[in-house]
Amino acid sequence: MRRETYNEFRHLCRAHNLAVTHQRQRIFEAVASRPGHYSPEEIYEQVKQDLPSISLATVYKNLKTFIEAGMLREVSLHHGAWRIDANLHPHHHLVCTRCRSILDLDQDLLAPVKLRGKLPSGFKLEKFSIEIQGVCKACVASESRTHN
Amino acid sequence: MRRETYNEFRHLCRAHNLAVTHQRQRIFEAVASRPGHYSPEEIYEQVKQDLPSISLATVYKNLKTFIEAGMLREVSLHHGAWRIDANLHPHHHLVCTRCRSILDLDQDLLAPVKLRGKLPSGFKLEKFSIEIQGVCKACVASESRTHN
DNA sequence: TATCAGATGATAAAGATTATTAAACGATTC
DNA sequence: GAATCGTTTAATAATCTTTATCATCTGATA
Repeated sequence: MRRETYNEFRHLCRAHNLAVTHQRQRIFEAVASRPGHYSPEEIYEQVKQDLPSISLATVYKNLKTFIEAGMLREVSLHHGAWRIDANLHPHHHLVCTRCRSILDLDQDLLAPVKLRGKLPSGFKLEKFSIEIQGVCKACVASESRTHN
Repeated sequence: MRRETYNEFRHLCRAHNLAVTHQRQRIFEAVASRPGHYSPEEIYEQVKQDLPSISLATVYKNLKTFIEAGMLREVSLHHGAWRIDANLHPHHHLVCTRCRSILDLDQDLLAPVKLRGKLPSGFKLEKFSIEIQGVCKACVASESRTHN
């Protein structure tokens, strides 16, 4: 890990009350120092080259910890629940970032997406899918209840 | 199942060379006749009320069959692969509908989303997430190779 | 109604994620 | 630098989701 990255990591941990451990350093580095989006298994394999005794569970736990802290993010909110859509008409989805519930929303509610530049060559565009992320009514209510 | 829905279902099956079975009728009905987005488990529980001997594997298999045929869709392309995003700068994702690979794309490539109406009351908007769906270069190549 | 390809149900297997717990470690204090 | 305390880790089991296998059954067609 580069010196600056290392210090940055230490500060991030301090800011979120996380102990700075070798394992966490390597896990964070394995994700943040490379482009692309990796799975826990891939990250585990990468880190294991430096720390052969690390456990896959440690990778999972710390990825979750980092995500909670906002140091990393999930690519998509929909991992973990395969859900079926019977609505074949064009529509958008309203997704709760807390409970991950999904509501349909008519397509007309949003203006069409406009492309400003060129997509990578060779990519055959099929459609734009817009997801409206936020906190649903129920979660807003339960959170305000908790905090008062 | 309403008569028209039943006939519609038969025609859909014919069009895709699928045998019309009791199980398929009930599975399709369980998804298509209700609003909302269900998991295979939920659909299984629903269908079991009518067909107590149905197997969960049958539900899975037929949901996949229906999706392949285009009779149903997946809410999201990201189920089954938890992926980590270390890019905290605003960006979009380019997603291949075949191999499900993901590429980052700078935010500036798309004009900001414009809301035309009102969101459901109580929903606290956090952000719009745009996904650009299509076929990546590699998959375009492999498909044209297959079809020639 | 007899035939047969395809569909189903039961079950095992595989894969992904989470929970548990004793031992080890990092941070703080002295 | 050693002692202490709370957190983190590794190992493993448990859980949950999805897929594979295969013998049996059923829908479609003749």
